[in-house]
Amino acid sequence: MKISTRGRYALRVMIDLAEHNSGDYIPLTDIAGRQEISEKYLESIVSMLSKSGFLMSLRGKGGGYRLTRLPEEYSVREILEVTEGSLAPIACLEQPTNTCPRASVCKSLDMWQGLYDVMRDYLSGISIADLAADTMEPGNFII
Amino acid sequence: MKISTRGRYALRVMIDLAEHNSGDYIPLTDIAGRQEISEKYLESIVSMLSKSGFLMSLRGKGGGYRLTRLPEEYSVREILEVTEGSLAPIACLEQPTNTCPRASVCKSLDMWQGLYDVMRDYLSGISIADLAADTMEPGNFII
DNA sequence: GGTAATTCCTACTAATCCGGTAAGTTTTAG
DNA sequence: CTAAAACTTACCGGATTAGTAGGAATTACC
Repeated sequence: MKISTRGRYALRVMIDLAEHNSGDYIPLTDIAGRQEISEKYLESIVSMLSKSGFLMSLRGKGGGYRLTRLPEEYSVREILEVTEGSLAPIACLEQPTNTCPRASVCKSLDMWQGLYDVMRDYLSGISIADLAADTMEPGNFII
Repeated sequence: MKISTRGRYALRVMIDLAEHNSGDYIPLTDIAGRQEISEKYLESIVSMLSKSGFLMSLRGKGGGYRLTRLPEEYSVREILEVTEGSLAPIACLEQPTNTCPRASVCKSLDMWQGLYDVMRDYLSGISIADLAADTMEPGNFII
């Protein structure tokens, strides 16, 4: 029940790009250097963000990545959903992909749905701009 | 970011024992049969619950397992914490076990702490008795 | 005291995912 | 033409998951 490095690094990339949101393309070398993360590994993560339309990329010299929206228009939830896959705590909630044969007799399903809702509501309410601002106290985000 | 079968099966065992809470010891064969889960695999899960003091066990003929408290006195949170390990979404929150060197500069730490709090609060408010009752609608649990 | 039922303990295994690394191809600016 | 950058594919060691297998210890009952 842990968020992996993929999701955490993706947030760091998005925060980094929000802090260097000049309109220029930022090469991955710069991001990897600042964040002290392997550039090669970041490639695969940034690729997901790019394919999902969260980033624009430009190849070749002078190329790199930049945000496609304003930092306040990205929720933490959507970044994590793209990199981690669904945030559903159990696969049964990922309909219609997974249909559990026990669903009709399962006594825990509603509890899991409630947990899922609570998590998504919380993460939907926080933006990349909020994280980049870094003026937060614990609990500030609770809606 | 998924709850594994360990945690889910543990809840089913606890619900099953709550529904057969006569004071007798219930053999694992009965539970495994009703729940249609491999008895051998359940052994390792029930062992955790027993070692944590959530269940009493009796070996030998006529033996089995039974609850040590009333069903309403077990929160879903504590059952999951014992079987899944900490529910913290990132290891950095498991202090003092893990101390991240980036903690002082991390822009996401407070956000993760907030997610952790939201999850724990929600799961603390639901008991095994609630699950066994099974009279719930989605959202009933939200505190 | 023997037997059957039961928990308890240790070891093994196949499959999957995580966190990368390596090597090369394609595109672009200057 | 060259250098810098994104993109693509393949590989790999370690950890975890979801079990299986086999046996040892304990207890009730006849």
